[in-house]
Amino acid sequence: MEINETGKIPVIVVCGPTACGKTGLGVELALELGGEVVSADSMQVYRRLDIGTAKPDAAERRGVPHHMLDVAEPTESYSVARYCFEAGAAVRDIYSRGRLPIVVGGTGLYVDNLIAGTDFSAPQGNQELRRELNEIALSQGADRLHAMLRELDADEAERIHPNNVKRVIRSIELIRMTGESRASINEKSRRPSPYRALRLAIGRPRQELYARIDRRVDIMMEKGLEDEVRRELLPIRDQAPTAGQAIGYKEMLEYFDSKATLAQAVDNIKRASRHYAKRQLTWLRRTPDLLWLEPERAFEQAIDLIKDMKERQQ
RNA sequence: GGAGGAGUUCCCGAGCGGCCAAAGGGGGCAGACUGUAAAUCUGUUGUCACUGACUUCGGUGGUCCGAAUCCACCCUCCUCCA
Repeated sequence: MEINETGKIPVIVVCGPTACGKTGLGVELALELGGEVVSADSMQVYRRLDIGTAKPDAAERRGVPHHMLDVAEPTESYSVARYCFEAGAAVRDIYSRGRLPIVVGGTGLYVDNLIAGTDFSAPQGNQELRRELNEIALSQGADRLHAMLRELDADEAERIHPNNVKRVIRSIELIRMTGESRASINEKSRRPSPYRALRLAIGRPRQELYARIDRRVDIMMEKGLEDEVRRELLPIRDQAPTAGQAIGYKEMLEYFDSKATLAQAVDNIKRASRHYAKRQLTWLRRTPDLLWLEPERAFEQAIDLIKDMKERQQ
């Protein structure tokens, strides 16, 4: 795709809830348009966690280069900030080689901030402070912690429910590190987007989606999820802050801890995946300029929309 | 056959004369979301003409001003004794 007069990098985004068929569509589009896939998945970044994250294997990738898979060890704690930095570089690299970047993934937070070009250069939070604040929440209660946030930034406190300890902590952290209000931090992180994105999503009836989720979890078990978790996650579980909370992995750990039978663990994975899909849909519903595709004709519709976009631009 | 125990709203489960459309949890549905996001959190969940009315706590009948709660009989399930 050619450089356009706006100077923005064209990007195709394929999103949608888990198990809706994003991966397949992304690869097909890449093959058709000379593109490369940039994954936008907060768990597929981890090496060796393949089955449970439904990471596309070589056969599924069909020779299309994939970026942002296997870029972190399961023991690392990944973040939106790091994702935007690395994925942004990947997108620019793909574009500079004359190919089309196709962002494919279900982590709405990652996709949105990548596309928006959010600047995450403000200082990071530190683990020490985080622990400290957590301790306060534990010993003195969530309300006490929330009151601390209110003293620092009343507007921000208004936005976050007192029970949402994780987000209260992050906010306090950020405000303390920068000495600024949250609103001002957010304002500064906003930049004009370097991308011109066409955002596509695959829509499916809820029942159908849930059935696909169930089937996919069964397939994961057949592929050896139990073994993968035992081998890759069990030995490092205490040092895997983010990877350990992935669906499929935390439920299997309960099974290894004898807190659930294998059958219960599988059911729990299915249920957690349904909940996740629901949250993804909530997220997508409020996304502006999102174009929903019908699953049976997704490829054709996508190609038409991309053609339109090119024409409109000329 | 005898002696106990239990049947509650989609599920589990509390309630044991009025404050009960009925705690709590799960599930469902809806929502929030810029540095852990596959995370975290919130709301809602009998029906309707919805600040009120109506139907509901295995079934039927009864006691009472008033019953998911008490009584009788019946049905189903569980445990123990035969």
